[in-house]
Amino acid sequence: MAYDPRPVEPRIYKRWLDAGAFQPREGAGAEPYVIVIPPPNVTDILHVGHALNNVIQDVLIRFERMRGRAAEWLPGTDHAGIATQNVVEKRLAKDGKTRFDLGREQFVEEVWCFVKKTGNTIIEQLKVIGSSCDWSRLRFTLDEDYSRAVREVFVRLWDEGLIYRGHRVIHWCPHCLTALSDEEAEHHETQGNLYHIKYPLEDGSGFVTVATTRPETMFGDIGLVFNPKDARYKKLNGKRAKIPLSGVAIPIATDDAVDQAFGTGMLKVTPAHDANDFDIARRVWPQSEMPLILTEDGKMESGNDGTKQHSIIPSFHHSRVPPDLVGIDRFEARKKIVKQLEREGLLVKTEQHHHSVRRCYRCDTVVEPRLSDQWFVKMKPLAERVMQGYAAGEFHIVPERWNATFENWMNNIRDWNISRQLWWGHRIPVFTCANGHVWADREDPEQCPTCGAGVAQDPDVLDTWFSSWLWPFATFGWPEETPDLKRFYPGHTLVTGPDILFFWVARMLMSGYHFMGKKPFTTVYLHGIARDTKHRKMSKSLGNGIDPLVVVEKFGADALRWTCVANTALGADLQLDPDDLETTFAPGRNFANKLWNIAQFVLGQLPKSVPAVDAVDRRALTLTDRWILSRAQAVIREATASLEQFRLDEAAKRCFEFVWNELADWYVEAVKPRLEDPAAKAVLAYCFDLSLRLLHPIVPFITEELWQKLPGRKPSELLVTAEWPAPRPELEDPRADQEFARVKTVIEQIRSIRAEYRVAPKTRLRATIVLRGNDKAATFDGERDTIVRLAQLDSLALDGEGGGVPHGAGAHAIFGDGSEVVVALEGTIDVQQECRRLSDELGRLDNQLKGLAARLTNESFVSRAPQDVVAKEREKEKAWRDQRDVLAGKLKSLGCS
RNA sequence: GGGCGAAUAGCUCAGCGGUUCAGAGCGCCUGCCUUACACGCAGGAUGUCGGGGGUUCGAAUCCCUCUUCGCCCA
Repeated sequence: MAYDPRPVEPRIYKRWLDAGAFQPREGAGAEPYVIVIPPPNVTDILHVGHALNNVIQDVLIRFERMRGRAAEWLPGTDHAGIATQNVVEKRLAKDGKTRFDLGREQFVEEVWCFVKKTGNTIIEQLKVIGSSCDWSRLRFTLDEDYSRAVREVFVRLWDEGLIYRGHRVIHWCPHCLTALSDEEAEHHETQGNLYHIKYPLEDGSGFVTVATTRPETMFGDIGLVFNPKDARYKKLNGKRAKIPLSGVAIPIATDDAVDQAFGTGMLKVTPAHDANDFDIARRVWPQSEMPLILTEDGKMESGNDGTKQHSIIPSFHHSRVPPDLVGIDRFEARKKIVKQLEREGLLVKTEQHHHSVRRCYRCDTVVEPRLSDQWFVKMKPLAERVMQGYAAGEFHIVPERWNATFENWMNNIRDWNISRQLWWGHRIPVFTCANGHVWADREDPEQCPTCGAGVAQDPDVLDTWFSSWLWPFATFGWPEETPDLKRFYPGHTLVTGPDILFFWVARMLMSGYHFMGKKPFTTVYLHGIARDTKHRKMSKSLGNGIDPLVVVEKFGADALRWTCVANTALGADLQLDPDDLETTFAPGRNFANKLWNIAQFVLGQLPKSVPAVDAVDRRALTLTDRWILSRAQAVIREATASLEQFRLDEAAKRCFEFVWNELADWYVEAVKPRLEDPAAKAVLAYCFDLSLRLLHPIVPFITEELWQKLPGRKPSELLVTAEWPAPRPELEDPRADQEFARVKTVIEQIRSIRAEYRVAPKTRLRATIVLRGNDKAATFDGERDTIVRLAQLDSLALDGEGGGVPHGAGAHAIFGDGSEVVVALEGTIDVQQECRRLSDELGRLDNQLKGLAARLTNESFVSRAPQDVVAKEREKEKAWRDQRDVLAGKLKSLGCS
């Protein structure tokens, strides 16, 4: 019967919840270990990226919980201003309504309604994959307490002069109708066109050609500039040119920033729709107006100069956009304009041009640079404090290769546009009165504190990241000095993808240092990104995602977790095939099944009570027992070390190897005839218990299920809170490791010979071991039964027994230092084949010896390589030579030539 | 244009100065329903470790360079 995770997993999860196992241990002895979850959006549904992120966190938190720490994994969700508002607007659109039909108040109520109904979807899904979050401390960024923290932070920054009103070109999403920060406007490489356009000179003396990728912005041009060093245009300086199609005359001037090599070297300056041009305009024509020629939703129309947001009536004094283009979408307009230019003979040429276009990270719309007034945070002082802590090693990033990216961003920090022209979010607590007083307020004021006049609040809301950057302390009650805050700040490990290193991680560091005076966490663990077989990021829009819940249904949460952990080396991307779930997730399922079956066997053998392994008389232990106990110590050491270094894949693979290749393939097979031996039972129980403990963080469900069935379990005991195994140095046994390795080799060699000579599986053979080198008869004598059984022998003779080296036909295998196993194969053996086999082996040895000899006769190797390396090579040479001699003798005695 | 990273078995990836270290999983080949497991057992095959140059007694492993790909930032 194969293991079926479906009935097991929900039952086990409920048991953990009922036991309160995910809440941090109380008591003075328990040192806290804190992870705060990267809060998913309230609109999110679980995808593989979330699964990967949360499984890693869960492995770490379960590991530290078992190590006795007061493990606090704080969960929660993020209100996700743009995303959530978009979702609700889409729902309204189905009824043919817009948010403006409802009005702000009613719309926000509608969003709340939606969030209350569906906002915890992802939280419930996190439970399905086994996340052991402290659900009693679930937070939401729009919670009342949390909102107070956001407001407190805003007011403090305001008071410190770190928030200011900026009049500049920002990234504007014409679909979401809001400003975006630099980080939210993502670069996308695009194949576009570079249009070379003739601007007629006003004096009729000719034309000047300008190259642009965005011809539709030309109506917003306020001038043309060229580099003062550019001889080609010298005589044009001070002249005026006319904007094609509109005929508006604009000046020509020079500016150092112009790249002579780009396009024609003559640059059109559109200050309201290009950040670069804005800077040039301020230098060259500081008094000039900066006309906007696009509406907020990206249509051609002259508006104001950007100082007023959300203007209902454009207040611009004259229209720069020709009437036939007014109201047309910017990309349509581009096509139309190009056609018109062509018709008028003003289009010189169109070149293909590869460049980077910014798109909205929420809706993928091409972002429009747009002059407007927004609230900004001065980032430099915040970043500097972080970099002090960074230089002092107070926190670090793993893997280290992200350091350079992090440093680069922090050292070239740009101010943060925190206003969003949305309705869903934390309303900006800036107030103005009729007399022009402006202030930030912790409370909603009735009247102006300065003059008593009526007040109005800024209509905009804050960037969602302006609330999530407070996550490591606002979730614990800041600005109140709560017991939680004292206990759980600073936290320890922050686990997330590199895609939000700037959005979130860097800013949490800033807020942590600034408001708490301390780093928010010690380690930033940046894991990879889930990609498909074409290396594309998995996403809903590409339709290449894998639904983790489908995986759970088909393979089990443990299998999903196994794939997430075992397939992603530190910081490496996780590549999954959405078209072949079997290949992707079967290994985890198969491993769970293996565990299950080992348990069927082990549990079937063990009585109700099994002695502890340290209560067993050491003299009662066989070589195999001592070997597996020693291997067990190794796996404890290695798996623990790997987890401590965040090498989760190594830990997983090492445990896999122990369970499958050491415990199941060898120990369980070897111990079968000894199942009545109490020592064997003790060893078996110890090793299996230990395997379940070590694997629990990675595959928690099946390990808990099986652990419950182990003898001696009290009903209240849970693996989730059980102790992490500690190595027992007294069980380390290097000699047993070596000797059992010898026994294994004998068995493997005999099996190999059987396969080569196609001996039927049922046929039992006789074999003899001839001892040479360092091998001791006792090694094999003690495990004679094991060898006989696992190699399907009839009998095994040791050196000297039955008259020494056997005569007659047989197959031979020679070991490292010359010992030999001979398998009697009268009637089956083909001398020719045996000769071939042995001389192949001899050839291989000779080659290796040749290499060794070359090294050892190399004067510079002997003199310059470390002595122990040289000594080791010498020993090796001796052993191989012995082996070679035996082989050669064997070939001779067989009459091979 | 600047920075980072990746190129290793048919596929997905480990390994990142010492030679039984050329590995794992999947796939493939050959036997097996050996009373825990065919989601399994046993035995196999497979790679000039992207190209070129250099450092070193010794290089998948360090340095340079080229090619291809990916990401981040201008």
